[in-house]
Amino acid sequence: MLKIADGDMLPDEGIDEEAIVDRIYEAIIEQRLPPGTKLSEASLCSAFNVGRMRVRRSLLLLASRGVVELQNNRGAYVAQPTMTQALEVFEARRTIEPNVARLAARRATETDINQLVAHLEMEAEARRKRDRHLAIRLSGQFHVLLAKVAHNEVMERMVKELVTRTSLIIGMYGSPGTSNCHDDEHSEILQALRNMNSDAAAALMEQHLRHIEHEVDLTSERKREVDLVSILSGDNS
Amino acid sequence: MLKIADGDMLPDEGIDEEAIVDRIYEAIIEQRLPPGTKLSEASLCSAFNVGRMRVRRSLLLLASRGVVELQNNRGAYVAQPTMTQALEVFEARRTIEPNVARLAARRATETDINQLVAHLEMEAEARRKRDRHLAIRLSGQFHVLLAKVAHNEVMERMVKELVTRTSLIIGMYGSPGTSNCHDDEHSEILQALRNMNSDAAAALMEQHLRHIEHEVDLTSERKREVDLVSILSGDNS
DNA sequence: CATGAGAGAATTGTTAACAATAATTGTCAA
DNA sequence: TTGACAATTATTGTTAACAATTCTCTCATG
Repeated sequence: MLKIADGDMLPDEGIDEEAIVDRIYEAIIEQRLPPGTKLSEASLCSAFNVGRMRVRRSLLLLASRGVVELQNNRGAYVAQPTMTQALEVFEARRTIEPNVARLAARRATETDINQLVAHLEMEAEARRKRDRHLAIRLSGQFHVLLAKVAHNEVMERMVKELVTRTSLIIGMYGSPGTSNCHDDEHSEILQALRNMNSDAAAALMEQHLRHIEHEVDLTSERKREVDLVSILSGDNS
Repeated sequence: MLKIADGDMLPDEGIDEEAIVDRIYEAIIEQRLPPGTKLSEASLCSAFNVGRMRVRRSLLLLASRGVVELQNNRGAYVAQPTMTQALEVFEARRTIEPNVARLAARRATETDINQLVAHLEMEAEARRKRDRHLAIRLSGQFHVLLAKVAHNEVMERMVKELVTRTSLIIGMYGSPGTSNCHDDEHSEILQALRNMNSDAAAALMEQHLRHIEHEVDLTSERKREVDLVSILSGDNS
């Protein structure tokens, strides 16, 4: 239970807490850890083969980034963004990421472009293979990759946090089928980078973010009700 | 030594780590903790009357925000931003804060305006009284206050981090006399808020940030050399 | 006089035990 | 059967001791 890390089951000890944070980030982005999931210390200890201290530090870091909520004496839970928080996250993304795209367009080297092309191919591949988890994760990582190309680690960290929180928002308010991104829009942005057209890159990014935003219905909390229903109907053993 | 908290020397126990983080933030903004200062666990424990755990958690939080650097087995030091990091911080501020100002102009209520007016008066007062520490802190807090008025806690946290790191940058690369902000530019921004002129607010903020940026000389690291000299000349007991 | 080795002190990292709080189960009475 | 209450269990929060590493000071040596 609580299988966060896939693969290597063996000599995983000695893992540092940044790696733990990243693994949990990924699991959340892939929506394998839905909002509200309890992250008990014991589970995480055995999942990562580390002591309680590491787990505790990791949870604190996750909480400081709004991805996990620490409740006093009650433990850590995957955050459940409120409507207000969701609006704030989207607003922050619209503020930051268009400029990230602009800077990326100005600074992308040949190598960067190739890397982005390879990434988009992986995205397409994942979608072809119907690997939804992977597709969602790669889709989110595209945005982080852009920040990397923009050569600004400060903003890269911010984008990483915002992308992760967006996954939580989609998990709560999105309809079941929605993926994080339209892939074709990623291609368009990449095309703008190729053309070194920074204004276009920024505009396309803003448009792209608005599309993501319009796929979630923040006005109603029906998602949470649906959860209740599914629990009640699916749990009768 | 390491007098971070002023005032209340007595029953300060029970302080939670967010308060510790804020106190250190303030001390850094006021430039009472210059870049490179060692923050030993023992000092902080006695400074705040808390156990080692709290201090450790606080330092981790500060490190995750780029304000403190944790060196393995060697302890925590107030961060010394490199030239590259400084450029990134400024770039992030130019990305985020103009839009923060724009949103603030749209959303400021009468109460908000009054609060900002009061804040500017405190700034002027501090400058009149030649209270440099207070003046610097209030000057930085103006930017955070704007984010609060914009009603976006996500961006507020980002601005807080960026303002603090800017203080470090000024401490390292600024000439001794430079304060963080020109006060009159704050007034101009406030005037734009009053007029509900969001475009003007954004433009003024961008201009303001460029001015701050131009007051530090990132091309040379002379500041660090000065530090070295002062250390060598002042330490011969 | 400078340099390096080494012992001791100080500081940080980790573990484990203990205390405090919350969740769960079981019991009893209405 | 249901609801409240008590005892047990599980989980989190805290403290203290221990281990490991780094720092500092001394002293011998080139």
